Amino acid sequence: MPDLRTGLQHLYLRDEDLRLGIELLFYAYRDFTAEPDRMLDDIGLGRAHHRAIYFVGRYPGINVGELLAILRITKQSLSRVLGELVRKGYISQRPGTIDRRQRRLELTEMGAALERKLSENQRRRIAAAYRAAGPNAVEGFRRVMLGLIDERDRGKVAGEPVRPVAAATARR
Amino acid sequence: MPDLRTGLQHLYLRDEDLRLGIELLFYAYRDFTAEPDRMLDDIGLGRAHHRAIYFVGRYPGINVGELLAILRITKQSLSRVLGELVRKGYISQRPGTIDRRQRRLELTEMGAALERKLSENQRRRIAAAYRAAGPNAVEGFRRVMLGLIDERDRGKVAGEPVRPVAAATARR
DNA sequence: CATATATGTCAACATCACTGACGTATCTTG
DNA sequence: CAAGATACGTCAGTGATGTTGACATATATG
Repeated sequence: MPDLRTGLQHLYLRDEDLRLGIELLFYAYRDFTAEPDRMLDDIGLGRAHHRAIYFVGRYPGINVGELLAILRITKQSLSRVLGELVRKGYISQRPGTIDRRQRRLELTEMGAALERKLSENQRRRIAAAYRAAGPNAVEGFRRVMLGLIDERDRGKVAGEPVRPVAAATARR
Repeated sequence: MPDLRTGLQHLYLRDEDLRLGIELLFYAYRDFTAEPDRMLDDIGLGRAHHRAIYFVGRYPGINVGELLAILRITKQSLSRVLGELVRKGYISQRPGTIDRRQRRLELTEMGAALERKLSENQRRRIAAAYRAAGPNAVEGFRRVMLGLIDERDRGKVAGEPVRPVAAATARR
């Protein structure tokens, strides 16, 4: 426990640390998304499409509700985005086998190609940052980032499947 | 397909690492902005206003061009946001003393209060993540995040002033 | 059968960004 | 000083992404 009396300097530095954290998140996210955004713009898509494509690629067979829970947007917003992606041939769908109300989503070949192209850019950026920072720093990065995420979603990032049942079902 | 088991596995893990990085950034940014967004919504402002208020608070006396360079949006977009903030009394402006074409921006008392309220939330989240991860992890977090940022802006985050002259002038 | 759930759709709207064109005040330089 | 560059503003139009609210349909479940 920090001694509150000790002081101003300690407190000041701490505030600086937090401010730095805020700015790191702003600048990193700004630069992390800038290049994919530009590529997407060239083919008439936006960041929202990227996110949908990414998570459909990540969880093949994911349904709309699960995707909504990840993206935290309204179904109306997602519906527009998914509709465009299906219409343009990036995403295919078929009814769930167990629950036929569900739309199970998958990337088409074209969708997978786009996903690779977009995330390759981001992977490269991350790889460069990881290499420059070293393995120790990477572990720290992970720990802090996980702590920033709402508790209920930490499992998702840490490798837990979106839908327990699907873990066994999904081809990989 | 696994010819060289070790090689493939290594490659697989590495890809996993990068994928994790992508997702950490998505989820962390999503959750980092959600609560301030809600507060802003209550007073009819949005995330863009938050960013402007934040950086005006960070660099009192900053001018429009410098703010544009940080935010990387068009002057038309920023103009709208700044105009609203000035009209609503969160930001004050006065011509630069050296170059009178410039608008030097500062937070009003009201603006500073709002800034504190919004960033307090984010500071708390960061503080919690830092505490949970430990000082070593924090250093790693910083190193990786810095590496994600475009090289030309790393200095800004690392404490370099936006405008060398202002460093001496700015109160604080 | 009744109800809940998964998803979709229509409509209206706000925010935040963009491009392009043009205007004005002020600084800088030949 | 005249001419051009710079800092900033504004008008107009557009698009992407999000929202709320209301209602529809198919399917699952008790």
